[in-house]
Parts: sequence; structure tokens; C-alpha cells
Amino acid sequence: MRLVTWNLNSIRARTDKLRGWLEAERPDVLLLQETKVEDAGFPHALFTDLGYQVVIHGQKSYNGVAIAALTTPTDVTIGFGASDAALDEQARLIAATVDGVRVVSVYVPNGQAVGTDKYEYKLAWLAALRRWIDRHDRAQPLVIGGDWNIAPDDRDVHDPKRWAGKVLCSEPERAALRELMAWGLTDVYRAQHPDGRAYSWWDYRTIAFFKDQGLRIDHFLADATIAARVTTCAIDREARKGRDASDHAPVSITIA
DNA sequence: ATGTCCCTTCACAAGGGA
Repeated sequence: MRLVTWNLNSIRARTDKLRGWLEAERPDVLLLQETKVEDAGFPHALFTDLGYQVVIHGQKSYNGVAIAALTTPTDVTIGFGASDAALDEQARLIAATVDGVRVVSVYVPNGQAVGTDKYEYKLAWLAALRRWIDRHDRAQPLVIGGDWNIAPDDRDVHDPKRWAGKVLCSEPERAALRELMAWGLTDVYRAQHPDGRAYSWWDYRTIAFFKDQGLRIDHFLADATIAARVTTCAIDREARKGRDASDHAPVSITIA
């Protein structure tokens, strides 16, 4: 079973690129972030034409997440619900069961800059995600993929000195991620590649991809059951190339 | 490195977000 997570930075702007990639790769499950479209405008045919079923949680202009799968996603939930419904006004979380595995697509808030309101919102959102995971039944295998907007440690940063303390790398964000993982989740890429220096995002603004000035902020976090069965984790750098590319590359895992 | 890309609207230029 192969799962891929990809922040598209607009599914409508990425339609042709995504179709070509999907035809060539055909993962069993595709987790999407930043679809940037209301549900009524979602391009369903892009998926159904290729045999995928897709469940979506979108909004106008920003955010938006989805899960596409070759088998039927069941028990779909959107947002945190329960006591954290106040943090559900932005479309950043969707979950479904696929082939017995609880699969989650997350788009963690970017946080803009340390000390801003958006940064505080990011930390609050991550705390809510931890509470949401606490409600998950440990009997069901769990994998959470998405754009976490956090580089877990300095191995995940092209220039740790330049990024020290900045948003995406600051200690409170990293601590929030560790708090989440303390539930019993493994960063699949890092487990597979202890010394790996692969990145998943390169800023458009600094022409960063050309210089490979990237950060690894897109992750699969898996529970012990799934983590033990992972055989590969790769970042598809090729998909970041070209003028019509998202600023994120797809991240892929294979589960035996 | 204030350099790009995508979205939206009191829309064809400018602001917000990343």
C-alpha cells in the first residue's frame, strides 16, 4: 500500500500537473493540502477519471484538504469537532478509513512569523490536534500525513543558522510537534533516513529550489503498527520542477 | 535576498497569504 501527501498550492492551478503525475504514479492513497477551493468547485473528475474516490473539506481561497483513494474511504470526519470546534473555521483536517487504516490529511497553520497572532493560532491548533489524536482508538492503525509547517530539527533545514528561531523552525513549534509524537507517532522519513537531507518545500520568493535551499516540513507520522511495516519513504523532488509546480514536493511511503 | 505564485475583489491593480 503506497500513500502520498502533497501540498498542491491550489488544485485548480495544478490540474494538469496533478493529472499527469497521478497517471504515472497511481498511489493507493493521496492526501492533499491547500486545495484552495470550495467544495462546490472541486474538480472531482480529475480523480474519478482515474478510478479514485475522493473526500474533501474545502473553503474559499485558502486551506482545503482532501483524501483520494483507489478503494472507498469510509467513516469520513472533518475538523476537530467536540471541544475544539472553535478551531474548525479553517479547513485543515480530514480523516477517513481506507483498507482498515485510519488516514488523516492535515494542513497545519503556517504561523507567518514568531510572535504574531497567526503564530499563536498555529500553536493552539497543534494543541487541539494533540487532543484530537488522544481520542483516537489505539486499536486502529493510524497514519497522519500533510504539510506540518514545522522542520523537526536542524537536519531538516538547509541553513540552520539562518533559520534559527524563525517560524517553521522555532523551539515552541518543534516542542508542539514532539508533544504530538509523544502519543506514539514516528516521523517515517527520519526513521528510514537518519542522516537524510531531503527537503519537501522550497520558497518561491527566494528562488530557493534552484539553490536547493529547502526545508522538510511535509511529513508522514505513523503509529507503531504502521511504522513497523513501512518499507520506503521518498520525496519526489522531480515534481517540484518546472514553472507550473507547487512549492511543495510529494512525500511517499510504502507499507508492507 | 522586498526575488514568486496564487487567491480575491468596491476587479484589469493591489492586497493578503504563504
